[in-house]
Amino acid sequence: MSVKANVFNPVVAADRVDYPQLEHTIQNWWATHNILQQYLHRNEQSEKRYSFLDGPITANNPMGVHHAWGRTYKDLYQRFKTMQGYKQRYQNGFDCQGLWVEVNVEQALGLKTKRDIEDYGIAAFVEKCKERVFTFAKRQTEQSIRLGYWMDWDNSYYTLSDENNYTIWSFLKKCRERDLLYKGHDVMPWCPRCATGISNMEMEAEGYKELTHLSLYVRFPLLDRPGEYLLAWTTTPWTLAANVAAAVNPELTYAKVEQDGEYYYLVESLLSVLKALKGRDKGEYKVVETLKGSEMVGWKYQGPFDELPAEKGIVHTVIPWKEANATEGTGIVHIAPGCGKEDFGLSKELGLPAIAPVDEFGVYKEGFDWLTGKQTSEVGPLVAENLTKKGLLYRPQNYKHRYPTCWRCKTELIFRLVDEWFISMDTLRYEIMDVVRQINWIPAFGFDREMDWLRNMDDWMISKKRYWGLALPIFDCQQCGNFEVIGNREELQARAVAGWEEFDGHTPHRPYIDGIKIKCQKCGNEVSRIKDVGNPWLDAGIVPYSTIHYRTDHEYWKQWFPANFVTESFPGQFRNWFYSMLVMSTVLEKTAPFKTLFGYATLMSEDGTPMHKSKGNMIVFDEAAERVGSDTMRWLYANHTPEQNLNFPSIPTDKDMQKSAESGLPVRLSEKWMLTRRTLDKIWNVYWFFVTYANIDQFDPTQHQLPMASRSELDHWIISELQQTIRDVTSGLEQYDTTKPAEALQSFLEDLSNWYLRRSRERIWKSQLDDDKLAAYLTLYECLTTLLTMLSPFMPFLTEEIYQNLVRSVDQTAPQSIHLCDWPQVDQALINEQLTNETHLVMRIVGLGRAAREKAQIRVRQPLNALYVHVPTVAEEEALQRLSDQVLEELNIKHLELMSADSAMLNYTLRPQVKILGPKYGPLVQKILGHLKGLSAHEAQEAATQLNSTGTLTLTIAGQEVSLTPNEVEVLATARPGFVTAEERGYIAALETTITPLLREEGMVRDLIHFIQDMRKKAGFNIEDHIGLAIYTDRELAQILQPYQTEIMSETLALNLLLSISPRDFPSFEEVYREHISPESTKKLGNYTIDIVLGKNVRDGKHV
RNA sequence: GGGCUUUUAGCUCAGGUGGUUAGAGCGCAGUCCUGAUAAGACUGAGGUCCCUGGUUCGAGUCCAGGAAAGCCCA
Repeated sequence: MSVKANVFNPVVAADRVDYPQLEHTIQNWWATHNILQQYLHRNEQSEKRYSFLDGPITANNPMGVHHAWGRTYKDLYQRFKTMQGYKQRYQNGFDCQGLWVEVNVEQALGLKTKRDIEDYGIAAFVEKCKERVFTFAKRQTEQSIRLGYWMDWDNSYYTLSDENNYTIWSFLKKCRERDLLYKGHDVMPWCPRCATGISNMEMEAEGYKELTHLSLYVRFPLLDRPGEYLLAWTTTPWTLAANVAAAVNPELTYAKVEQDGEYYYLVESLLSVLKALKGRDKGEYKVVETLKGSEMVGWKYQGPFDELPAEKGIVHTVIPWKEANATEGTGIVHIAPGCGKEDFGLSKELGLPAIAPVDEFGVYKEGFDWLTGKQTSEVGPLVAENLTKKGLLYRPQNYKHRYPTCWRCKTELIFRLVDEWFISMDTLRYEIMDVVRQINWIPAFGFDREMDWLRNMDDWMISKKRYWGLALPIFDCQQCGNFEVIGNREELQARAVAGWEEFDGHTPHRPYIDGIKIKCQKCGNEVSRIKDVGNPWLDAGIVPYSTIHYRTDHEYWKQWFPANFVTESFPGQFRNWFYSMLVMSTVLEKTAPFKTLFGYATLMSEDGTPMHKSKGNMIVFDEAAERVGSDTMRWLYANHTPEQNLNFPSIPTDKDMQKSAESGLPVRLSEKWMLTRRTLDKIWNVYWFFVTYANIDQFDPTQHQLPMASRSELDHWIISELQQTIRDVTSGLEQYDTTKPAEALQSFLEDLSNWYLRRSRERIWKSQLDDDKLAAYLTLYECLTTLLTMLSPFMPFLTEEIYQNLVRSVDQTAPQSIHLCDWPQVDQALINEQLTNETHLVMRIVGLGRAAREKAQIRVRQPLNALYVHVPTVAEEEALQRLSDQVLEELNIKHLELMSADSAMLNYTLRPQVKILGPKYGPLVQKILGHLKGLSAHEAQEAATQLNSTGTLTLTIAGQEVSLTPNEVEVLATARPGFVTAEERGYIAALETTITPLLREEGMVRDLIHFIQDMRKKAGFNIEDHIGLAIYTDRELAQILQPYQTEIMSETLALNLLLSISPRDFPSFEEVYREHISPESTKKLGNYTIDIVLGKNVRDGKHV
């Protein structure tokens, strides 16, 4: 045999593939060949545009595996659209500004308070924030590239950019013009550590914690009723110093209760609290009177801290409040308008004074005597002590409840009266709702969630009393109360009367912008910018405008706006990114900023619990990529139902990695990962198979062509399946679904490897490269390469690796990378549904045949004479006859016989078609069903025969004559007992189980061949190696084997065969491997004893 | 308290417009096949489709009420 170069590079077996390693190799190859740049520009001249808008990733930490989930979708759809020829922008975004960055920088610098920051210097601090953002943007870019995420990385947008900030300015100016912007006094959730308000949007679920606080039952002495008290309850003792009123529900019934000679008022339905609180110091109680809450309204009482200067002149009254409930506490609610949201609302309604007791750090201000200078968080017990001294404490009680904490630093929030800036939602919310209706929400319930949020959204607080963020362009005149909004840099310059020189040359950030003063248009006073920075969701919300030059190149903007597609994890984003984009786009253009929104759920750890850095179950992206591989991870994501949480399987441990390094084998993955990895392995196996045999045959796909007409039915079938797969994958992806396409691809792969390849083995195994073998190679090649093309957006690395070997190595005119290929087009003409059905019929009958063999306990290697088959329709009989070869080969049976309708092997039963009978007979249908069910086996057989022969079955049901047609009642064949059969809904396979001596011999020969094949492998021969073979046995078996010598030799690639009954006969080859088979060994050949010897064959003095 | 989601096999999940034998994968048990070997095929066991009522000839599917879990908001 002459030694020719291989057509393809030889391929290692699937279990030797180190995917992460392979991914690195591909990555480098892409880099050296500039593939990404070619990809980004390949559709530059295209008329078709696809506008993807990336939700900016917070550039504050390295990426986790949860980011990889979203980025897989982002990459996949953009790749899909690229292959379809759409021009795109491929712009990635980084979210840069905001408190989260500040918090991390503070930690890094060891700063604890805002005062520390100011001492450190705002300019230096802001610089550090910028540095941090750029550091992590770089890191995240590297990580994304490792995922195979292809973006125009040099063109990423940063929300800290001047353009982004100034576009927000123009938005705010428009808000001002529409009178949507106002300075509000409101009670806000407030973080005393960060010294800033927390907007509603930021009160994340994670922010709520199960906490235990000291709650107090306090008695308020009634002024005109000596010895009588209101019994009020609070979970925030620190707010008692700001009490101005007590609220009762006017609708509810309250009770006056006598206890230890004193009288308490509380809601009747909560008298149980007295019982629960009855301790050593409290006696029995009894109700002396009941009254409506409304009757108590207007009563005056002595406040708990009337001695404090801040409380001076406050008249404490009982007020009505419908929301006062009787589910916990006492039904009497302590009201401190400076410390609670509802309280503040009531105070506005009823004209009550509001006392704001604490400063921005949660420390009591002047006027609170001994409390002044103390933290709200530390005063609980002190207040209790003080009240006890004054005789006002009824009882303390520890109370567990969900309490909000700061979403960044976890400090418990307080509620505090502040000045902040708001965008009014009064009318805007309805405009936004109209915009929401224009959007395609996937999943559909996203629409409901967004609408719900919009209905309930309070005015949007956009200011933050911090340092690193958008400089709100609001100039609030302290003299006349007028405020103005500056819409851009030029306007600022024009209006500036001071500070421009210091600012010029800097980005629009603090502190340089703080020095600018403008002249108030109303009163001429010099006005400074408010010190606040903007809510960071403004930064992200503007990107549908700022990233495509809304202000500077309106034509360009129009070409790319609105985005076709955005996607993010939806928990949270309905009130964050989605919301802020909707608000801003509604104000700016009254239109939707994107057409389709695709949301996915949350990534959890393997056991379904949330991943947290602190819990130690967080999986960093890089480790997952290096241990299981990016392609595998991506395939996991693509297969998962997006609206459901994804439990990310645990990755191999350090120990696993070490073991793998020691053994030199790829690391073993867990069961759960293997579920995903198996698909990649299977692709590899098919690839391996093709390359191995194509090399043996020197098959070069570019050198051959064969029209479909000259190919086999099997070829037609798999090509038809391929076309259907293209159709299904394409339409699935077009609807932003990855799961159905992934399933379709997988199922095609199953068909290809489990049936097509299996059935084609014989064709490829033949020695000569005839048309049939060519057809098999060409068909397999076409299927494999098309499958790879479709898989390339899912698993960009693996598909590239295979493409390079399979396509590029033989065709230098093909696109340089699989990612520069076109998306495959469906060829309708090649779809043959009939063939699909027929092939499935063959598979089904083969399955039944195997089942029958199993029942008979006859393994497939033992040939049998006949299989009797029954199928329900004539068309299927015809098809089966045509395709019988496939069935017989698979089952190792010599003849296939169809069982006719009157076969002695068959029985019949009736199967009513309810879907047809129901509409026709209505209520009678249940009676007909009952009747048919009630028939005995014999009666059923009779009825079936009648229906078969006459075409109708006439019954009398409830005195009514009913004629049923074969359409309405299907006659189903079943197997008669006594044959070895398997059946399934009218399909029956029966086995002739007689094993003649000849069949037994044939079975033994097949066993023998199988043993020799096994030995070849053990001896280390290559698939195409020829061997020498010697068999030593007794006379009887030798005689049996005699006629099969040629078959044995050709099946085992033996160049010669020594069949001998004498161990003294020596073979002409050099012995390599030997096995002894006897009734005692694990391998058995009947009762015979046999020695098999394999050797390297020597001919003409050289090894062949 | 309100909104959204989920509840189907041991586990993870499929089950257009209602149709009488509810599926898949994994796991389990057993068998087969194999030069794809961490693969593949077959068979089997395993279900009160969360509960209750209703609509209907017929409900896993539609309606109402309820329960549990998750998320969001008060």
